[in-house]
Amino acid sequence: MTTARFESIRELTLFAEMTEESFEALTRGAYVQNFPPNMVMITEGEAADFLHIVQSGCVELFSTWSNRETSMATLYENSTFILAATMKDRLNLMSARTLQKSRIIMIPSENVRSVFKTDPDFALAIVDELSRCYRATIRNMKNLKLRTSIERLANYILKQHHRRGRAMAYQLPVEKRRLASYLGMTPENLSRAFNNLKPHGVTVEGQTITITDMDTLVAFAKPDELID
Amino acid sequence: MTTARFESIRELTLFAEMTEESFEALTRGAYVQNFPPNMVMITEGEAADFLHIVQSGCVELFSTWSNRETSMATLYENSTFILAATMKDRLNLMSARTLQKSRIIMIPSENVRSVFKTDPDFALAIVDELSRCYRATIRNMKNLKLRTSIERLANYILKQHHRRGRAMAYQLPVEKRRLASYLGMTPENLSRAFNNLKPHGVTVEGQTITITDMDTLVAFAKPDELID
DNA sequence: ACGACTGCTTGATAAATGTCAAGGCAACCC
DNA sequence: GGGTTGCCTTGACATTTATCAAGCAGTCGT
Repeated sequence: MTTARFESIRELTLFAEMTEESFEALTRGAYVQNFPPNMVMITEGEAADFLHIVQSGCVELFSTWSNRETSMATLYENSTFILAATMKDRLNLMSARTLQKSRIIMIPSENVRSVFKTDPDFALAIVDELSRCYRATIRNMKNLKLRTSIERLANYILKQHHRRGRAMAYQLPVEKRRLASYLGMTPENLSRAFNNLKPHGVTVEGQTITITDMDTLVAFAKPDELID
Repeated sequence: MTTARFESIRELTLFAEMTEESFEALTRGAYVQNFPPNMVMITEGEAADFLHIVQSGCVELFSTWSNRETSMATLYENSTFILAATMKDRLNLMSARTLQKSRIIMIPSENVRSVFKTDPDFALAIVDELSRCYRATIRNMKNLKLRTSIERLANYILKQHHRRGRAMAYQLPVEKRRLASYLGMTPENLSRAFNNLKPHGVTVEGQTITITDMDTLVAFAKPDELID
């Protein structure tokens, strides 16, 4: 008997290869929860009791220190989060809030750890996911340390362009102030950065980004497969 | 028959729990290599053919882009590196160079991946190490995005203080220019940051850091268990 | 429709950080 | 010893980024 509620995640790479038995053990005690927009689901410093998976909607990971806040990542459907803290049974280093109405699957961390020990295919999938997230963070860090804010924005625009099937015009997926925070700058600075990119082949109107001169933009952004 | 050359790493948490059989399979084809100081062992973009372990000495991970370079981490004995790229069989995202004469153990990535599948205890240890490194990088990123350069320096000084058994005076473990790069600033800026910290309870002379007023320093640095 | 609100933009200004050039100091080498 | 080298520091200055304040435009709710 399969828990139908979780069928939607069964085909994620994280769960695809595991046995039916393992999958059932994993989802025992798991549940699905609907959150309204702008709801803080996880606060940094709390124990990581559940592995979270975004089934639908959109989640932002962020961190705070001394009255400052920064956006660490934005997650869309089928993303997992809190995996490292779950595996090590440690405190969450980041908080999480919904950006839209979202449906989240929560799997008890205890289950993840115990199935990890018994199902080698699942273990492999976990390591894969963990490595992927780790490497993404390293890339992010290189981006931050090696580039100016305008260069980061230029490369962000290029990356989104690729994610949208190379569309020359598209909508920003997040509010500009969150994008600013993600890119490590203030909203004011992001506004000016967009202006600075005009001569490099980008125009903005509201949420719409239009790449007017791809060659110029690429020449300026210098995208790199080891960062982007 | 145990390969005596690798006995020194046998007790690392990464290998401590695995069976003798697994350990032998792992170290088959592995080797130890001595490097002189300032030797680039790994260049970003290359395939990750070996998991590396620092047996003695000191290694810096760094990255470059567009004629800029930044220090990502400094590793001392018993540290592993290139684990994520090893597990996923991907390209290295960072380069590595020795800072001192160093002895490095290199284990074929293929071995790591195959033993991972057969030895659950080793698998657990790998995930542990991976999570640890991942979380360290998240902390690093929070440090960079949430703090000014002077705050980062202040917290660095506190962290080193703890690592040295709470000594009120100690030697910096790396050259200042590398520290500057690690902290995300220029050497000139680091010099000024040290001067700025004087009224906050820190004096510097050459490589020697002295904490003259711990309370003031802590009040300024505001160390945080979710970052430091 | 109206006002209140929110998010974005702009300008003026300040603060943080980087760049360039020069000099100091210690280690090292002939 | 004297020169050379490498690293650090300092000062003057430029650039980048943040802050503060104001205003604008779209959205929402009544």
